[in-house]
Amino acid sequence: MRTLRHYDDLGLLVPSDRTHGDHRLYSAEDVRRLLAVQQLRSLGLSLAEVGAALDDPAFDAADTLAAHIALVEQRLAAEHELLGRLRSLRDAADSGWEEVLALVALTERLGHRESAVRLRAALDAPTAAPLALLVANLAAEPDPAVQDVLAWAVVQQGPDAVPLVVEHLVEPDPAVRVRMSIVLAKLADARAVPALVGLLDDADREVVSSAAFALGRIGGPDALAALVGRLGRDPDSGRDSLGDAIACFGEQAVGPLTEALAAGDRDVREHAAEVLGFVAGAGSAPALAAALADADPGVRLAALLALGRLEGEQADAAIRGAAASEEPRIRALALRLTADRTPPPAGRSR
Amino acid sequence: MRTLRHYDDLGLLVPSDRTHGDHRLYSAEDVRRLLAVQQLRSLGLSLAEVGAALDDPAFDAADTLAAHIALVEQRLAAEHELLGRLRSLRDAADSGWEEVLALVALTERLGHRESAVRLRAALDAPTAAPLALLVANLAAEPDPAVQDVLAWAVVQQGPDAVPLVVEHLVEPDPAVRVRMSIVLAKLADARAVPALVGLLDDADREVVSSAAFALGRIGGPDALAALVGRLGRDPDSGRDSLGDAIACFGEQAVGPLTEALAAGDRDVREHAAEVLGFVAGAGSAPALAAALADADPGVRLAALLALGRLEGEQADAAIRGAAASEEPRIRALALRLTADRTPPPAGRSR
DNA sequence: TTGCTCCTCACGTCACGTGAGGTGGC
DNA sequence: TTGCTCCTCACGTCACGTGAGGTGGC
Repeated sequence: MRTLRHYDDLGLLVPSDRTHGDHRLYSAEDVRRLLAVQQLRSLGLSLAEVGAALDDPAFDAADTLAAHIALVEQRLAAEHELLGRLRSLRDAADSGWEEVLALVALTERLGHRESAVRLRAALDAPTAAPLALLVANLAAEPDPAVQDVLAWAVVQQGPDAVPLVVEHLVEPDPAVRVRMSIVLAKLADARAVPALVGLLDDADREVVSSAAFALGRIGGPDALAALVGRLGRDPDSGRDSLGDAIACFGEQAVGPLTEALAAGDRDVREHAAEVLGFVAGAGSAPALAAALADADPGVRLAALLALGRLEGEQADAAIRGAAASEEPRIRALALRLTADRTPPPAGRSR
Repeated sequence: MRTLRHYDDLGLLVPSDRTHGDHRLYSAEDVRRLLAVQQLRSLGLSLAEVGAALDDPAFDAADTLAAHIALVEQRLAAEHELLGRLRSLRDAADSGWEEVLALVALTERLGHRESAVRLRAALDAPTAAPLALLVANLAAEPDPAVQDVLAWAVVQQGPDAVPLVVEHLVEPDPAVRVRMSIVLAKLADARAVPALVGLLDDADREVVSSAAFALGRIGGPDALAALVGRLGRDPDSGRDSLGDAIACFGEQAVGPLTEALAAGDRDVREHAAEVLGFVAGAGSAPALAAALADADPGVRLAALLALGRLEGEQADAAIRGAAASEEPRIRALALRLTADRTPPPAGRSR
C-alpha cells in the first residue's frame, strides 16, 4: 500500500523495524498508531494536523475540532449556495451554453457590489431571468430601490412565483419576511395562506402586520378565520393592521366577528367590536347593539364607538338607546355621537 | 496574473496577439472568452470541462450541469454527515485526543458492515458514547437486534434524549419514524407531544399507530385532544391502535369522547362510541346510553356494543332499555348481551 | 528456477502561487 | 539610466496513484 510508504516518507508513521530484505515491519504499537491516523483523517484533518495531534502535547483537541467545524460549516454553506445556483440554471441549460453564460452573467450583475449595477441588472432581468433567480435576489437585496424593481419583476410573473416566494417566509431576517409578505399580497394567491397564517405568530411586529395585510388582500375563509383568531392578542401597535386586514373582507367578516364578539374573552370582544366599526355595510350593527349590554365596560364602550362609525337606521337607534344608559361615560359619548349624526334631510335626494 | 499564463499554457485562452516584446495582447473577443471561462469556473466546472463547453459543440450543457449537480449533492451530503460527526465529538474533545480517538473508534464499530460488530459496539456504547451518537445510530441501524440494544441504551439516558429523538421523527424512512416513536413512548416525556401529534397525519399507517401509542403512554390533555381529534378518520386498520391509545387515559378520556360522541359527524360518533367501550370506569355509560338514541343506526349499534363491554348498573339498565327497542338488530343484540351479563350473585362477596 | 511481493525512485494529479533570473517600454 | 511590468522556466501545494526497474523469500 502506497499510503504506508507515504506516511513513512513524511515521518508520520515510521515502522519500528525492517526485515533483512528491507521490507517494513509494523509492530502492534505501529498498527495502533496507524488506526489513530486513519481515524483522525476520517474527520477531515490533514496529515500535518494528524501528526501534530498524535505527537505534540500542546496541540489542543477542542480548539482543533472547533476550528475544523467552522471550516466545514463554511465549505458547506458555499456548496449549498453553489447547488442552488446550479439548480436554477438547470432548466436554462437545455438551450445550450450561451444561455447558461448569459444567466451567470446576469446573476453576477444582480449580486454586484455596486447597487447601480444591480439596479440595471434588475431592470434587464424580467425578460431573461428564471423566476427562482429573481426571488432569491429579492430576498438577498439590501437596496430598497433595487428591491422595488425585483419585487415588481416577480409580481409580473404571476402565480408561478407564489411557491418560490412562500419558501422565503422562513428566512431569519424579519425584513425579508416582510418583503416577501408584501409581494404575496400583490400576488393574492390562496396557496400562500397557510404560510402567512404561520407568520401571524411571528416575533416581529412588522412581519405580523405585513402578513395580516397580505391575508386581507388574498381573502378566503381560512385567511379570515386566522385573522379573527388573532383578535385581542396584539398590543396597540399591531391592532390597526389586523383591523384593516379584516376590514378588507367586508360583509364576509361580520359573521366571524360577531361570533368573536359573543364568545371570546374580554380583550377579544373589545377588539372585535372595534373592528366591526370598520367593516363596510350595515350587517355589523345588530351585533354591536347587542354588545352594548356586554358584561365588560371596555367592550361596551368599544361597541358604542364602533356604532358611531356606522351609518344607517339600526346604528342610529342603538346610539339613541345608549343615550339613555345609566353609565355616565356611555351616556355622554352617545349624546355626543347623536349630535354629530345629522339625520339625512327628508326625501334623501342627492 | 499567473492565471492567464496558465490558461495560455493549457490552450484554454491563447491571446490572439503579442507585442514586439512578447507581451500577451488580449483582444475584445479574448476578454469575452475570459469572462466565459470565469463564469463557468464559478459554477465549479474544471478547466477541462470549461474548455470542452466552449469549444466542443457536442458537449451538452444540460447533461454536464445535471452530472455536476449530482456530484455537488453527493459532496454536500458527505460534508453534512462529517459535520454531524464533528459536532458530536466537540464536547468529548475537551478531554483530549484519546477521548476523541475512542469515540471515533466506537462510531466506526457502530457503523461497521458486520452486524455482530455493531451489536458488540452497542453493548459497549452506553458507558462511553454521547447521546447524539447513540440516537443517530439508532436511526441508521438496519438490524433489529442492534436496534433493540441501542434503543435500550437511549432510554437509559433519560429525558435528555427526548429532543434528540424528536429530531428524527421527520426522517424520510417510515421505519425510523416508528422506531423513534416507540422510544419516545418509553421515555414518556411531554416535550415529544407536538411532534408526535404531527405524525398522526403521517402517510404511513404504522407510523400513525406508533405515534398514537406513544401519545397514549405520555398522556396529558394535548395528547388526548389530538388523539380524539383523529377519531373516525382511520380505516379499519388504524382504529384499534387509536382506541388503545385513548383507553390509556382512563377516566380522563371520558369527557372528550363524550363531546365527540355528541358533536362529531357520523364516523366520529361511531368511533367515539366504540372507544368509550374500552375506557375503564363507569363514567362512559351515560354518554353511551344517550347515544342509543343517535340519529345514525351505525352509531346506535356501536354504542350498544360498547355498553356490552362495560360493567355496572348504568350499563345494565341501558342494555335492558335497548332490549325493548323497535329496531330488530338492536333488540336482538341487547337480548343477547343481557343473557351474557349474569347478574352478580346477591351479596357480591369477592 | 519461477512467480510473487515488496522495495526505491520519480512523475502525474489540479489550478494555480511563488520566487529566480532576464528583458522591453516609459 | 532607472524603476516598472511582463516574460519564461521551474518548483511547491495535498495525499497519494501509478508505472519502471530491481530484489528478497517461497
